[in-house]
Amino acid sequence: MKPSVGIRDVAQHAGVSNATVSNVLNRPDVVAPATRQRVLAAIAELGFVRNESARQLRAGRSRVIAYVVLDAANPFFTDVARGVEDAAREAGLALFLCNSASDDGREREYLELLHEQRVEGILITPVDGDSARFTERGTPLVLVDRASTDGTRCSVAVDDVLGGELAVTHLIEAGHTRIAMIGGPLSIQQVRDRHSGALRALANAGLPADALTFLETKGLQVAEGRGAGERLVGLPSSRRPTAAFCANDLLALGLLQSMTQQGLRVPDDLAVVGYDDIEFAAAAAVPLTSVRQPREQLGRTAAQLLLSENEPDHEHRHVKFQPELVVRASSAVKR
Amino acid sequence: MKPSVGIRDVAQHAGVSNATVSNVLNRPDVVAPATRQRVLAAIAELGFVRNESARQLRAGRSRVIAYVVLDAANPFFTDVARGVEDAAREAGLALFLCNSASDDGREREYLELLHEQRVEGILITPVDGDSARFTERGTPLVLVDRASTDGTRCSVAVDDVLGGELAVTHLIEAGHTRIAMIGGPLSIQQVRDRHSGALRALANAGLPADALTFLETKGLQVAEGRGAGERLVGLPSSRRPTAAFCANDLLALGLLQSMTQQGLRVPDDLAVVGYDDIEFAAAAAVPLTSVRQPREQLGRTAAQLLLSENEPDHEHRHVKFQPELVVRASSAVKR
DNA sequence: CTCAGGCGTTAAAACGTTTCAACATCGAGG
DNA sequence: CCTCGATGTTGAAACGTTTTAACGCCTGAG
Repeated sequence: MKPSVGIRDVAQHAGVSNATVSNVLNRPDVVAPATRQRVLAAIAELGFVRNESARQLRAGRSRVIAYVVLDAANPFFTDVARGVEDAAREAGLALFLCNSASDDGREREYLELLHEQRVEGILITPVDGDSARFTERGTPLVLVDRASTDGTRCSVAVDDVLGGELAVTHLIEAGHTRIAMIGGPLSIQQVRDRHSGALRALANAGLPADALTFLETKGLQVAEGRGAGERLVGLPSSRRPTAAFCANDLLALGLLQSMTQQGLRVPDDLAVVGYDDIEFAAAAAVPLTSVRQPREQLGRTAAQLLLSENEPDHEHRHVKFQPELVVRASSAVKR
Repeated sequence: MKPSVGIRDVAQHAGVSNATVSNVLNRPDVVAPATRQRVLAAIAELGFVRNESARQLRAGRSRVIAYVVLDAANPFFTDVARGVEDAAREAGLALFLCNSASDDGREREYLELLHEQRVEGILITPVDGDSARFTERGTPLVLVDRASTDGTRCSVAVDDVLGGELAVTHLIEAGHTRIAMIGGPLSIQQVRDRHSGALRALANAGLPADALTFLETKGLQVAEGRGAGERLVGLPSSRRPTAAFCANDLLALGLLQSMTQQGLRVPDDLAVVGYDDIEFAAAAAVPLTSVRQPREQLGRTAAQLLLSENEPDHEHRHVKFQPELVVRASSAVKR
């Protein structure tokens, strides 16, 4: 490891003061072209790399925002992240992605670290609904895909209750009267909201609440969907639902696999509706009906809100988008 | 924004020196229990958050490694990242994910920033084959999914030439003699290697090199696969390939969609083989034959190599894994 | 010839930690 | 009673930047 060449070494090597080197780095226009060249040459020659810690310590600014996602392997979040990144780089900021993997502890650790790093701002899709745990620590923080209950911070969300309602109303209209909802854990706000929406759909249609069987899963990954599929098929056929609403597309894809594997047909034996409308939903074995969310826009808006946090007259806003049902083969009407 | 409470404020509030506060933070065992409690109380009361910049500046250590991925939306890379993160947290380090999105400029910016941040180490799947551009800058760096040509750094890779060979040999054995390879841009090393492998397979089988039609794409996303599908179908049927080997699964899924949409059947009208064997490959409209890579292990190994970089007697290693063909319906033998 | 003002450069003071040698305090062993 | 070691605590010096006010120099106007 090199003996760490600093700004003073560069200065000495170029025969100027360290302040001049700093100026070359930060306000190149203020220093005379000849001097600038000399300094740049010295920088190149010594292989100087500016120490961001020192810079940040003195300047007080960081050039980074972070997005803590619930599951980096879920394309939904990477799409949101794309929106975030686009907005961030327009503002000259870099984006660091952190994966909480739906784990409480990891989330806490990342938040702690990010606060300590004094990043310019934090975006987070929290594991837990209880957003009160993010005590104010001086770093702007915006909730993504989750409405802030109290008014203490900005949030960007999609109406998940409506989304659940759209999905289940669609299934009811297709003639289903025994419907499963698959998702979990219930500690995740989105799952609860989509469930509420499903119940509301039943109520609207005058169906009893027990027309909906809730199958709770431990997570929202494909494997959990497969597991749920087995549980579903294990039910006595008199009680077995004829349609399933999954809390996200990963579950739905897993469910689909499980059905095929057990020799059942979708949508004939079981209609399936997913949530998020990730790109892979349309490419699935049976193209998946799904509830689409404005993913990139969600991220972009969240980032913009975050960036507006340190405007003098900022007041917290809560943006809520509308979801949209995309009907495909997996829920085609029986005939 | 708070007037930024520092370690000295805490010290004063607890009636101790700042050195003691620092000790409470870093070596809690060395300070008397009573004092420790008092300091912790002060920390809680004032809402003190340690300034990582200052800490890092003084201590010289960071607690973070970063992984610069080629495409965060590609499940292959998030799976690799999972392996990386597992290994990193075992070593007490956090992982920041950066997305170069196959863009030269972004990649350079992130690398620059990470060097300046003095992260503990950098993992990268580079956009460009020419790894010489990563001039040594004092931060350990290992290449992921890309062999290092010179011996100047560690790398972890999978034998892409072999992978291409496996895929195309499989197609040849299934009776295909006009095969397309879809992928690009050719600036990406993996694409070139998989192509070489494909050519080798032809040679092994005694087929002429023009049995392989190379369709270059601008990227490796699903949309590019759809585009390639249209180009493929646009070919005069006498020359149209009966099988396609895609440089990754995203392309293959796009191709699949495009075929269905144009009323062609897979594998009857076109057999398809993908690469990576991402989770969605098995759930596709036609379950996808694919070349599987040890994704998590790739990441885990890369992280371990990175961590070993600052051992005194470190010498650079190049680990190469073997890919494996997974046959599914998309390439079923014609009968 | 003098002087105001612009321009380029600089010395020195922060920024908030960690670390190290030195310093009290105290109980035990001689 | 003195010494010694152990135990806790502390003052002050880094770490490598950015920033500010001041400085010297030069030019052109008076």
